[in-house]
Amino acid sequence: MGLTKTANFTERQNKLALMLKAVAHPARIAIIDHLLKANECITGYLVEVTGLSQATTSQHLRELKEAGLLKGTIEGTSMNYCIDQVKWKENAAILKTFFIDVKFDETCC
Amino acid sequence: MGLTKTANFTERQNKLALMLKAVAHPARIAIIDHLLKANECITGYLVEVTGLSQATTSQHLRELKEAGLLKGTIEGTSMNYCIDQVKWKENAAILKTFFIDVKFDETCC
DNA sequence: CTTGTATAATGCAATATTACGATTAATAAT
DNA sequence: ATTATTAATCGTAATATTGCATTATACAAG
Repeated sequence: MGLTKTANFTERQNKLALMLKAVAHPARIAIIDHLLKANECITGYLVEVTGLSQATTSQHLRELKEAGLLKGTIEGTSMNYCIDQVKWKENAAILKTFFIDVKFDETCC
Repeated sequence: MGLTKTANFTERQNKLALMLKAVAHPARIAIIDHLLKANECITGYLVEVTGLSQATTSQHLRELKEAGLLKGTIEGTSMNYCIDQVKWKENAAILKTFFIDVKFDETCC
């Protein structure tokens, strides 16, 4: 099997899971960390940041882009990546509701 | 080869990735959603919440517990789960720094 | 035209994840 | 004692992920 039963869950739950999954890898967090500091960066330098091969780094970038977290624009012969600020803020708002704006009014087990 | 190179990354990056990975599944989000509403819940009912088998649900609960997100206490013949409020708030603080307290001072690509 | 650089695409091997049925272990009820 | 209930674990199968080598493509610069 190994096949997540998305039909059992709400669209919100499935989408949130996909977004979190895209972030949930140390190499991809390292890429995001760097882009948050540097604002933008080309693939070649991000290969150095991850310490992984060009091919592997490229795949991580693709995953982040597919999840809508990054944008990339062609710059001469290079690809220039940066955070997609609009989508980032949308995701931040969702995470804020889910994770931070929680008040526990009872103690428990 | 299917083996994440944790040595390439900081402890913070690795830990954050592990925590996010634990949350990044719709069944586990559904479990957390329910526990945030209901405060506490036994395994049997969480099986209904996920719509998955008892065995699969039990594994998801174990993963959340190992990641420190849930606590479980034996209650008669049942297992009573709830959010680990202390760890939850720690994680929320980390996520707040990473995701929400970000200000983009420049536009980009 | 050739060489070097950057990215993309494909294929492979190792490992991880998802899910289930069957089993086990422990307690509760008859 | 036996049976039912509850939850965890084991074994298995299907699928996904991670990472690299290799190849392909495009565009500089020399």
